[in-house]
Amino acid sequence: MPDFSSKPRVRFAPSPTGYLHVGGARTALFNWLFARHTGGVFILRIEDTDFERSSEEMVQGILDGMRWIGLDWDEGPFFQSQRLTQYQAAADTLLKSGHAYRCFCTKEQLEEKRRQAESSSRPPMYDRSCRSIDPARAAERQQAGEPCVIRFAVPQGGSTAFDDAVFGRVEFSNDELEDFVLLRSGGVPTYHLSVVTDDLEMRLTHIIRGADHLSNTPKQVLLYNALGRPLPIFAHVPLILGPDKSRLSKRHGATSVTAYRELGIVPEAFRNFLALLGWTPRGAARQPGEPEREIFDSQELIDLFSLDGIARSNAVFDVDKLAWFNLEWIRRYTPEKLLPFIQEEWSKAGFHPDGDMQEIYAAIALLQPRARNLKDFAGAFRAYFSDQYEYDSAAVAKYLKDAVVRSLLTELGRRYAEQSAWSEASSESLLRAFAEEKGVKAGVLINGARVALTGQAVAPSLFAVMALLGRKRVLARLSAAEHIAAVESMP
RNA sequence: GGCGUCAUGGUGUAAUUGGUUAACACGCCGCCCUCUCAAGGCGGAGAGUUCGGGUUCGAUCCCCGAUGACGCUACCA
Repeated sequence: MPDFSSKPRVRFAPSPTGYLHVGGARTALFNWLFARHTGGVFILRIEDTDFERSSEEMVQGILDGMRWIGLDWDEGPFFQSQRLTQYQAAADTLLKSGHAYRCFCTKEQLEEKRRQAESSSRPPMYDRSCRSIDPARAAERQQAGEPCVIRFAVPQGGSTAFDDAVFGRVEFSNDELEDFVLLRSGGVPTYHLSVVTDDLEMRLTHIIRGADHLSNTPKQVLLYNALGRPLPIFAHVPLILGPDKSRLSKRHGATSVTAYRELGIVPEAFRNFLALLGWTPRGAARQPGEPEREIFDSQELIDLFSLDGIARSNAVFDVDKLAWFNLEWIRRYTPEKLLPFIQEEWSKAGFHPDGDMQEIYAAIALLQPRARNLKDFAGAFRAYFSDQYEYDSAAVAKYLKDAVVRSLLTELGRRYAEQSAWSEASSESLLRAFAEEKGVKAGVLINGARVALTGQAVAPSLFAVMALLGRKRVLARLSAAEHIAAVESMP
């Protein structure tokens, strides 16, 4: 056992071969929640030993993604590419202790061996031929410049087991494990070597990572044993799947967290959704029929998080549920907190509001309860922030098709102009009286006015909208009402 | 192919860990509210817990087998 008298230490160790994807974001989140819950340390480590596929741009993308969902780290980021000598040293001690050996087989030879093994329906494992080379002789060959890799000498027979905090006891027969490569011929470590050396050196107490590593863990356990070091606690988190239950990938659409940011999702919603994917708060005993709580802010998640609430089966990423979390969170934000996100959408859409801050906040507050997505503010909600808006053709077709209604609206505008009072109540009573006078249903004028004022068939209560827009705008937009169909029909 | 893991409505999860009409949320449908649409309220459809055996008075829960999905099986991580 590692030294548990000190604080728990966990890490997120992405490899910068792509953007931060939702699966990675969730393991990062779980590690972070665990660290914050236990008062431990959250370390960020970049596993960039695959030089061909790693890039600085991806590193930045990952950091941005983490910041977006509100994850901060206490140590790092450390880069494995800058720690090569440590891994070489580790390989060296393994070599010296007889737990590893030099292998001179070329890639071509290995491929050939694999081919032969497969054709004779033997498992395609390395045949360990270099294991029998005398170590002194092998060292001489390497000295002489012959390229070689360092392989781990997996014990023959027996089995390797560990206790996973999520999956329970997991046991693998050693004969299933091949003598895996620790150090490549270029002196660059392989995943197993670098993770174990780093996890050891960074004094990690818990390894919380994707379940895709479950089958790799025995190899790492073997390394801990060979190094004579205690095992950390492993906790493997089930994977996130696409709607067709295959592993989430590009063809399922958005898979990086930045993609969801661009889709108009608010970070709290994404974090909340992710946290509940494969994890449920424990201990909160619920009576049958009693609703389950699902909306949690960051602090609540931290308070509730524990490893034993993690599920064992893979979860499907449900975009509809995410959309629901999004609308729930958008209405929970204060207008002040929401504004920067909205501004981001506005600038992406090249839209410029023309009201002052006071008016903008008032409009946001009015619109929040009906927003499902940040994009709404730069789309359907434009009329609340500027005179630069368009009429939705379906809305016009539905409520302003009748020229009589359109001219009535313009006439209504004149009535409003004659009236000095300007409030929700007075606007409503004037409209209703006007409708009665003209012998039309108030609803017809209300619906028509809504389209004239907002361009949309869907909006908050009409009179609240009027109060928000202000007398001047309402009069202008109503007076333009009689021309709307003409405007609409223009190309 | 070998090895491993998992399996509750369409989706995410519950079920005091062998005893409930199998619960909640999202989604879907209907009604109410109403100036529209959301939200909200009310109600509904949807699983008998992958299948087959066993243990037991009794299995979602324990055991065995099958199936399926996923993962690992690289000088990727």
